Amino acid sequence: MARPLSPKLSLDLIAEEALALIDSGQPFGVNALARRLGVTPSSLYSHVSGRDEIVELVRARMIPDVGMHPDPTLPWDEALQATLWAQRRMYASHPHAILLLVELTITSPDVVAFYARLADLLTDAGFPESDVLPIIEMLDALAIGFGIDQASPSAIWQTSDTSSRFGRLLAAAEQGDGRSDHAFELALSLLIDALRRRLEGIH
Amino acid sequence: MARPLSPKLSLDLIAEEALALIDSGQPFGVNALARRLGVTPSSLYSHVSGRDEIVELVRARMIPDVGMHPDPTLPWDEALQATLWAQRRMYASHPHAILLLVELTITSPDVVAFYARLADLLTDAGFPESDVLPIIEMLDALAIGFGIDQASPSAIWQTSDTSSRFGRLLAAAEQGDGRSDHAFELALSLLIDALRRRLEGIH
DNA sequence: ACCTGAACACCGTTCAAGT
DNA sequence: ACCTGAACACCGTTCAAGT
Repeated sequence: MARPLSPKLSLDLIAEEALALIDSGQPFGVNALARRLGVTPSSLYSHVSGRDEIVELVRARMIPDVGMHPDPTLPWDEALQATLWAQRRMYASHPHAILLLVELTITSPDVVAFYARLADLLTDAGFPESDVLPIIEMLDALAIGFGIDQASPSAIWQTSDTSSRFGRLLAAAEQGDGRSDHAFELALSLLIDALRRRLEGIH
Repeated sequence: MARPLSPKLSLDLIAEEALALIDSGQPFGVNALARRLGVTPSSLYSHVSGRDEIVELVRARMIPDVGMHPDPTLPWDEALQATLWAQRRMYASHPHAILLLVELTITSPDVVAFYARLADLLTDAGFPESDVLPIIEMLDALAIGFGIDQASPSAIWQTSDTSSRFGRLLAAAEQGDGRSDHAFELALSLLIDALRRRLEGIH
């Protein structure tokens, strides 16, 4: 029972099951993945160079979700807003993926293509070349920061202190997705507003 | 040679050496830390409940750095800017710490106190109560996002494509700290500007 | 080409034993 | 109270062997 007549594994299968494992909330690992695939851990190394490549496969599989790519027919600010919300929905669907993705350099062409479209959007909107990359990095930082916020245990801050202003704020605050969504909405409207003003200042 | 006359370990020593290990760039772990301390891994469990508590000790040790706490004598926008830059400098000094910190709930009273001061700053500035926590979360997301940006390998995006606009932007971009600092500066000025405008709109 | 099974050098944690 | 050393159930990866 060494080599089967038809392969038991494929890159697609590996990526799919890896994402399923991640979404299940159990810790991601080569061994756990192999177990799910009904295969020995070492079998995976016939298809993949190791753990990192599996994570890259997962990243590539997450991106093509609906609505990620900016719509070029929309005004830049609306297109930007829609894209960032789509990105947020993506991270929301796979909250446990983000910490895995964040420590690897992005190599998937699909993902690079996404950022390239974002760059085109900003350039076409009229932002100077020197602004484009910093803005993208800023948006990326925000998306990652909020993505992690969503992945974190529901309470970021844990305190029994209800006497201070902050303690009372925490006690009165929304919990879970609502809290995080609210903050994201505020951040997005503030930033796009600021970008709009910056663009007006230029022209 | 079981129990020594004077203890070989202490919480302070553990935290100090843990941070040193993290800053060295080597992967953080209980075993590696014990090796550095000249001690058996199991010895650590006489002082600490496990890996997570060690990470919390590190967090508490990182915060009291100079300039972190907002200065109440300054105008709110200047105090906010100074605090966020201080926070950024902190993450810059310990780039490898952030991914460890990010997955644990904050329990250290010192750290909670820092966020409490931030809440006071915003309330005193005149922001409505319902704004304060979302704004703090937004700032936190930004700090974390940029912190991770700094911890990442110098190139976030890796592409050989120099024909597209994005490819050329990447090729022409600053490298390393300068790139990240530039984006952070832009983000901060945009956000504080937007906050200032929001405050004016309220009063 | 593709899988298995044994092996390797690691993890984090527990626990009896020693002083 | 505080450390050691052995043990446990895990990691990710390599490699010879099998078809």
